[in-house]
Amino acid sequence: MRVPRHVVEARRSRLTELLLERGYLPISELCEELGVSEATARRDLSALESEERITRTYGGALGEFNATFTSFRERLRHDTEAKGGIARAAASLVKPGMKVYLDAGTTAFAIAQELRRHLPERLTIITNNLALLETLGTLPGAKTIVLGGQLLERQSVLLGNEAVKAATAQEIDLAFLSAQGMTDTGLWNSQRDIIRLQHAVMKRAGRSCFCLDRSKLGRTAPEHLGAWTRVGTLISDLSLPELRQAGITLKPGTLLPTHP
Amino acid sequence: MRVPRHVVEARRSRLTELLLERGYLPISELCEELGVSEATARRDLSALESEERITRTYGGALGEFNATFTSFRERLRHDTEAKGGIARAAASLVKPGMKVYLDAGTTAFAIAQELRRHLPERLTIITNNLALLETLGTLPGAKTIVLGGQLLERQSVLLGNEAVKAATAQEIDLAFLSAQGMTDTGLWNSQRDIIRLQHAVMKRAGRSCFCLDRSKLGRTAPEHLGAWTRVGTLISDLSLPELRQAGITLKPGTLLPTHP
DNA sequence: TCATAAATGATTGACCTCGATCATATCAGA
DNA sequence: TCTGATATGATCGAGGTCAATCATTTATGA
Repeated sequence: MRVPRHVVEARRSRLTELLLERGYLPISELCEELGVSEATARRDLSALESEERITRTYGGALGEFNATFTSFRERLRHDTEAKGGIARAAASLVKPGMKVYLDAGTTAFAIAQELRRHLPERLTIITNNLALLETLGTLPGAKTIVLGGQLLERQSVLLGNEAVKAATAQEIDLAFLSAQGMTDTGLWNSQRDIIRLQHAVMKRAGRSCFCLDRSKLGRTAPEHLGAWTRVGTLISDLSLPELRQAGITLKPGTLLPTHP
Repeated sequence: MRVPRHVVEARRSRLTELLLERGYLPISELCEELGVSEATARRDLSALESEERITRTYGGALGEFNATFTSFRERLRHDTEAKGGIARAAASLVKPGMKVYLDAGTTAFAIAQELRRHLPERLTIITNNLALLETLGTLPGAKTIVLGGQLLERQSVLLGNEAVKAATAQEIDLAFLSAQGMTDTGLWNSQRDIIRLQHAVMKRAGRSCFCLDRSKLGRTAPEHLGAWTRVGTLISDLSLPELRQAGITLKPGTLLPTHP
């Protein structure tokens, strides 16, 4: 029996809401909850999946409450080799008792995962990156401080005046920062608010490590983050000759190569 | 071929890590990733499930990346009737353009879900409750501000000096607060840090609404939150006579009954 | 009003998942 | 060293899931 269009839409919204609330539901429960046959439930799932509003699994479906966060995982999975090497190098700098800042971006995610594997004692982690919290929330013996701020839609980062103000009140031993591009004139990032926060963090940090893989070489972005003189340490899978070829000359000891 | 115990343990840790990273994995990918047969993968899954470290689904498994957050959903699902009524009453107070504070607790979660359904324009939502972000992050046209602070293990709340300081810098029209218990002497909550933050919020808020369902009546908690004179509005499924019977007398207009 | 398009539920067959069972290999403890 | 316990992979049957198809009903729009 055909049913009006708006009813279909309403049921599908309800389905996504349900999945958003419950995380995962098997087909059988979906049918019961929506009061439709299995066939219709499947049809709804296909439709919503093709709109990328949910994720189907064999036997059920997942809500994209991940949508905010999994995009991260997705991106992370792309160039894991480089990111992993950078993360291992970064983690090797972290010593017991340190206060470490992790900023936005997938590299920070990789570093957090690496720290989860080899966790120094009495660590304090400061971040504005919500995607890390799932990873960091369960670290035993570590303290996690989140800088406040405004939640960016579609991102999982907190930014704005609140974040900058909160950052200036922190003590940081070691800051891991990232950028969207690097050229001979320095580093580039996409948003002014991100850069403002990064500047505030750099001012408070004993050591600022920028983590950029080779895909960033030669690229620019709308906003200039700073000249190379402001970079204390660069962690990258690039070599000094490669950097020099791009017109980038670093002070000796600035480049930290990635770990295997 | 039998394999040493520590190898089994290592593989199972890796499995939980994988699920934590990827959210969901079907059996087939797990086998490939771990290099074991389907049978062994299933055995690992059963073992991990009985330890409650993962959630199995038909055809795969979910990491407890929910662990931090789903416990919320779990708790929320318990007394939804009362919570839903409270949430609807609370949401009815929210008008376009308001700055609304939501604090920790499952009631705030219910309110956020209600706001998602009926979203006033140009809303600003201020919270220290991370469990809400999945819900609030995708609200179109709303602005979400997160108070910074220290991440509480096993909780999804930010607390501490940072949070209090951030709260005193906010303007709030309407604050929805909760408590663990209510008696004739006032409201009670579990932790001093939570209460400190609530006091800071109440000081900045034009109107403070406490949301407590009937299960809280007569219960106390380690810390005293405040006397009834500090309560601007009480949203509850309790009636005035029921409250009076427990020795609680409210100024007229203080009690807002739940909505059906 | 009528014809068309669309939504639904039932059915079917192919494929998949799951747990149980069994033989085998190897770890762990006596 | 020897023996029992245990991890593993293969196999199998029961039952579940899925997409496709079909008949039926009803919204939609001309």
